[in-house]
Formats: sequence, C-alpha cells, structure tokens
Amino acid sequence: MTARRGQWQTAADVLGQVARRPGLTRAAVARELGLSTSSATEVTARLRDLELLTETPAPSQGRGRPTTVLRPHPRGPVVLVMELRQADWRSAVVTLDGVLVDQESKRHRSRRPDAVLAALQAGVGSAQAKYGDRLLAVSLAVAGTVRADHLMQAPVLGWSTVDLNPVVAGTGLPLLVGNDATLSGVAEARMGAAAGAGTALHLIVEVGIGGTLIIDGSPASGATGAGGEYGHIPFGDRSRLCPCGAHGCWDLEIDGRALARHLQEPEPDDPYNYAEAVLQRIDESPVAAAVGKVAAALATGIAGLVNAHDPEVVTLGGLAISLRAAAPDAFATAYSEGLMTFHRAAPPAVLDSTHQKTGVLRGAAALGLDHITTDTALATWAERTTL
Amino acid sequence: MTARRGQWQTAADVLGQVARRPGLTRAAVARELGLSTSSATEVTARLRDLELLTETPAPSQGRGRPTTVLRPHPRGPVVLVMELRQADWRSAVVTLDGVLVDQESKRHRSRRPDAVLAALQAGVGSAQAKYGDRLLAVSLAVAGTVRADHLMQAPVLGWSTVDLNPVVAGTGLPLLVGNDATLSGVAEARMGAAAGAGTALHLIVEVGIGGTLIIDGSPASGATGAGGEYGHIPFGDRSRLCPCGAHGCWDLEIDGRALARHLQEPEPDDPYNYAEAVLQRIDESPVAAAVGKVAAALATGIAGLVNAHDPEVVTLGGLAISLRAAAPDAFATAYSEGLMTFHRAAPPAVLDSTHQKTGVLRGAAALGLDHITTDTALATWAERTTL
DNA sequence: TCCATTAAACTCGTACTCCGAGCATAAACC
DNA sequence: GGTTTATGCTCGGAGTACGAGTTTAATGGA
Repeated sequence: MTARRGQWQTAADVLGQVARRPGLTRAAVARELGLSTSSATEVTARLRDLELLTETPAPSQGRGRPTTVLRPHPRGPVVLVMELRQADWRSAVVTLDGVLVDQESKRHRSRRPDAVLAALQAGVGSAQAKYGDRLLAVSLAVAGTVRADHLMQAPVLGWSTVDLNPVVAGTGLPLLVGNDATLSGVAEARMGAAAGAGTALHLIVEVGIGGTLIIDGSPASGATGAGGEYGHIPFGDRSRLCPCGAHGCWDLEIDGRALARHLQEPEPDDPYNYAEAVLQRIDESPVAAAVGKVAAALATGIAGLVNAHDPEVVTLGGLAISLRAAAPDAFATAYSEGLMTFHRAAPPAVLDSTHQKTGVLRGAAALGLDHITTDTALATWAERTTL
Repeated sequence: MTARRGQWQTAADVLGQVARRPGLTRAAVARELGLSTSSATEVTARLRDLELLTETPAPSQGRGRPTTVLRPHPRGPVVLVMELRQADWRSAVVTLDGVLVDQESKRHRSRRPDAVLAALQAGVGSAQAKYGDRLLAVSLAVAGTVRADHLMQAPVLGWSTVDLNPVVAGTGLPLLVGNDATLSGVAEARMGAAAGAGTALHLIVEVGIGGTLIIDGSPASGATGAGGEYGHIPFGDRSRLCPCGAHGCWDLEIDGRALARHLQEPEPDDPYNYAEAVLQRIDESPVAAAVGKVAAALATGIAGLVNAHDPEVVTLGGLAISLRAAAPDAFATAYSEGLMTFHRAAPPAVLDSTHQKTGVLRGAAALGLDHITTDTALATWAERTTL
C-alpha cells in the first residue's frame, strides 16, 4: 500500500523524542506531544508491532499507575556513524535512542584517499554483515569542507576533492556526509550546552575555526552542505593569504599559527598541539600577551556573528575553550565591545561544549536518526516489516 | 471540538501554494503536493465551505476536462501589512493569494514615536472597521533593528527602544514585527530573484547594510528577531567606532558615509541620497575610485558570507545594485578573490532584486499569510466559521 | 457532425489515525 | 484496607486521504 500523507508523522515525533531524550517514559512523551492517552496507547502499540520500540517498566515516581520507558527494539533499525580524522577513523552503531554501541577506532595505515575510503567501506561492510537489514544509513563526519557527498578541502588530511561515495559502494545504503564542526554543533544544540535553544551558534577551534549556526536543531548547511565555514570570513588582516584562497580569513587569527606569529616563532607543523603547548606556558608574559590577542580576536569575531545571527547561546569547542580560560578578561572585554549596544545588557551566554570528543559522532548520529525517522522512512520500514 | 493533530496540514499546504504562486489551478496544486484527485476534490470542497477559497474556471490548456483556478474567497481572511519608514508609513491588505489591496501611504506628521504609533494604530482601526472578523493579523515591517515586538535601534527614525505593541492595542490582533531588510529578503526568496533557492542570502544597502539569510523561505531571525544585522560584523577598519556601539562594522564601509570619506567630503546628513548623487558623478575619476573601493568592500564581505553560509544565490537590494553596476569589475574581482577556492568554479550568482519598493510589504505579507495558514490557525478559523 | 482521446472531477467504499468518555489498573499514601 | 493518583485500555465516532471506478468537459481528427 502506498503511504498516506502524514500518516507516520506522530510516530516520527515519538521517535524524535526518544532519540533526543533517551529514557523518556511513554506518559512523558504523550504529555510532550499533546497526545491523548488513547493515542499514546495506539502509537506505541504500532511502534511495538513494527519492531521499532519496546517498553520496559519505568521506576515509579510517586503515586499513580506506573508507566513504561520507551526503548529501541532489539530488532529495530540502526545507523552506522563514522568519523574520519587526521590520523584515524572511528565508528559506532546507533540505536533509536541515540546510544552508540560497537564503537571502533582504527588508525590509517596509509593516508591515500583510496586506501582510507577502502578501510571505511570495509567497516560499513562488517556493520552490514552484523546488522543486516537493520542497518538503514551511514552518517559520515569528516574533518574538512564538505559539499554534498564530496570532500572539497581537507588540509589536515592533505586531501583535495574526494568523492566519498565509495564508502557505501555496493551496500545500497544512503550516505549522509557532514563536516565535523557542524556535527559537533548539532550535538551541543540537541543534547549539550545549547539544548533547547532555538538558534545556537557553535564554534570550534582546532586548526583554524569551524562551526555552525543551528536553527531548531538543524544546522544551516547551505546549498551544498558547505555552510558553517566561519573560518573563512574576512575578520583578519587582509594582507594575509589563507590556504583556502581568500584573504584575511579569521582562521589565521585564532589558532596555533596566530600564536606563533605573535610569539615570533616559526609556523608550526601541527598548530593544534603547538597551541596546547603554548597554553602550558601561559605564565610567561609574552605568551600571556599572545594568548590575549588571540582570545580577543576570537571574541571579537564571535561578537560580530552574534550581531549577525542573534543566537540564544554560543557554544565553544576545542582550543576555543582553553583560549578563553587562559585569557578570560581579554575575551570578555573583546566580546562585549564587539556587540551592538542593545545586546550588551543581556548578551548570549558563551558556554563550553559539554560533549568533547564524542560530540562529532553524536551529531552524526542525530542527523542519521533524523533521516531514518522521517514519516516517509517509517512508512518504508512499516511496509517492509508487515510484508 | 478540539483540533486534531495535523488535521489541517494538507489544507495549509494548499493555501501555501496559493499564496506562493497565485493563479495556480487546482489540478496543478494536486500534482505539486502529490494529492490524489479524490483528496483534491475533498480538500477544495472543505476550503470552499469554510470561505477560504473560491474556484473559477481556468482557461483551458489543450484537451481534457477543464480545471479551476483557486482564488481567495471574498469573505476569506486577510492580513494587514504595514511598513514604517523614515518619512512615511505604508499599508496594504493582503488576501490569501498574496495580492495587496487598499494600499495607502501617509507621511509622518510628527516623528515622535507615540505620534507615529498612534497613526499606525488608527490605520489598524480603520482596516478592522472595514474587514471586521476577516482581519486576522497585522504584519509590521520597520526600518531598524527589531527584537521580538520591540524596535531596538532605528537610526533613520532617530528612535531608540520602542515598544510596538500599541499599534494593535485594543484590537486583539496578533502583531508580527520584522526588519525591513529581512522582509524584502523573504520576498526575493519566495517570489523574486531567489525563488526556489533552499538557502539564499539577501543584502540591501541603504544607510548601512541589512539583510538576511533565508532557509527554505524562512528568514533566520535568531532568538529574538534581531538576526540579519550583517552591517555590524567587523569587516571594516577596527579603529572606527560605529553608532551601534561596536568597532569596525561593515556598515561604515559600504554606504554614503564611506563614499564621503574616500572623497574627503564631510559626512552627509542623508547618506542614501548623497550616495545616489555621487553615483551620478561616476565619470569623475576620484568618484570612480571611491565607488570602486566601496563596491569592493561590499563584494569582499559578500564573499565572506558566501564562504560562511554557502547560499545558492545572493540577491542585492537598494544601493548595492547601483554600486555594483557602477563598478562591475571591482565588484567581480573582489567577490571572486574573497571566495574559498572551491567556490570559484561555480560561485553563487549575485542577482539584483526583482522587487524594489514593494519587496518589504510583500515579505511582510508572506510572513503574515504564513501565520494565518498554519494548521492550528486554520482549525481556529474553521471552528469559528462552522459555528 | 460525431466520435475518439484526454485530463480532470466526482462518487463510493475503505483504511487509518486520533480523539473523548468511560472503565480498569497499579502503585503510593494514610 | 480504603483512598488517591496517574496512567493504561477499550470502544465508538469523527475526520482525512486513498484507490478504483465512473462521469464530465474539453480538444482534435475522421
């Protein structure tokens, strides 16, 4: 039978709740979505029959008939999430409650694109072997600029344009690709420091700066998925050429390369670890001055983006956290001075990320689950299960 | 009876189509939304019974049974749209097809906030007297920074924080407030140069620069509605203090004030008309040089925002159009050089707005219609009509 | 002129979701 | 052990969308 318009919308909403706030009880979900108890009964029964959810008795909370906790079904759908990084790749399998299982991590043997993609493809293959039909999608996070399903620029990997589709070749699975900074922002907005915010800005400094604007839990990824490259807006010195091809990129002002410049040290091969090392020397006064400048450059840019986007909250990741911690006054001053006057009375809070290393995979998991819990995807699953 | 979840979703979708593409036939709407003919019959019947739509015979297009054009019902709901500008205010009434009727325009007698708001309130009153229950909302565009239903900064009006609620006081109508630049961007994205684009960036230069990022037809308005103040990100000279309170705002680099600086003329009282006058003198070589610099500053900033947001298309309004036209080479060069390399092969088109003076009201109309055609709003209307 | 063709509207029976009301149930509280 | 409380379950009903089949109103050709 063909799916009817909006037929699975409520079921999708229920699954969305389960993914965003794992451990939620059936009664709580019903309250949240404004469902009547009869509807809740019916929807959960449907989801149970389709092997999407199971119900387990919930610990009782005072009087009243005890309710149940909604949990993913042991034969329910899963998504494979993968993160491609400079020296290694990680993967995990996600169930409908967003829990990561089967976590793996492997160093690259070779960094040639075809070798790395072959390794990822093998990972997809073994997940498919283990989970079979339950595996519905692959969500891949990469440390580089993404455009649709291509990696355009990945300085940390030393890659230029690479088609990522080989990762799922031969499996018939859809491949979702996202930038790592974008996905860590999604994690913060859904279940981290920015949870509940309608509009949130996430910025993460590693080598250069990445980030994303998140509106109602979805990243503003632009026309081709390359949105969020905040490192390449001209907040910096226009005379400096960025490896990206533009001039005066913010990127060049806020990471290890900028610290080295201020300290008149040679450009570091590994700006991330260099910056961490420099931050250890914060009691040396030239270091403190350099860190202050970089923290101020970071804060000024953030203030500009706050003016532009009016986020409810800003979350920081990576080196941005330690940079601010090392020069809190320089940061606070530059932030305040960069804001439009009317923002200064109650400026958006700038919070440290709550997810650190796991944020990227969690964000990839969130978008992967979104993909398999749309009403149309559920209709497809239902058709398959009831055959 | 209480409204059921999603009960009016399809009806809302149909009305959305009618508003976005007026003159659409019933058959076309059904195709567009993937409705079966039986559903189309039913939905239109329902909308007819509720005095939301009427059907008029469509001009026949070849063989086959003729279809009908969906038009707003003569007793259907309307929205009052208003635009508050420096010297005057304009208003119009919008029907469900987005057509503006009863257009009016009145100069301010006094520019004191209370006097202006009283005049607007009187306008609302007369619209309510004429349309009665049919008038469901007021959508107000203002030339200034908006935060929820307050105007925070309006340099062109000389106002600081002003509560705009008095405009609808005593009417019981909901007030929707939007920045003028944001709303003109909505008009471009819905039915202008950026029609069909998923992500579009709109920038309009008048005094300073305003704009908005539009995703799937909705502006990214931020937490409080102040989103889109692109003029106040630090693309400019950090030593210059902006009236907004921040330093180095882009605003200061791309309007009449910047032209005057480059020409070493005194700061103009009316930067907009000053800039238009300067552009008439483009054949003087110092003027050409100054315009080139300003056009380049505009293009460089646009390129940075393209890097950040990856829009499908950029639309220009106000002076931005004539600035680019006056210095096309400077603009094109700076645009290209500001882009990340991978964008340069196929950079987003930068198009002139198709709506000029009417864009703001059309954008306000679009958001107003959105507000009264949500499924919940339709349920309310239905309840009222069937009583 | 008349008939075939075409596209779309209409009718009817059905499936499905959600709801309200009423009832049943399982815990905590007293 | 009865009361209170929150929740789940059952049932009948309302409402939407759909498929299949039929009807309708136009065009275009014989």
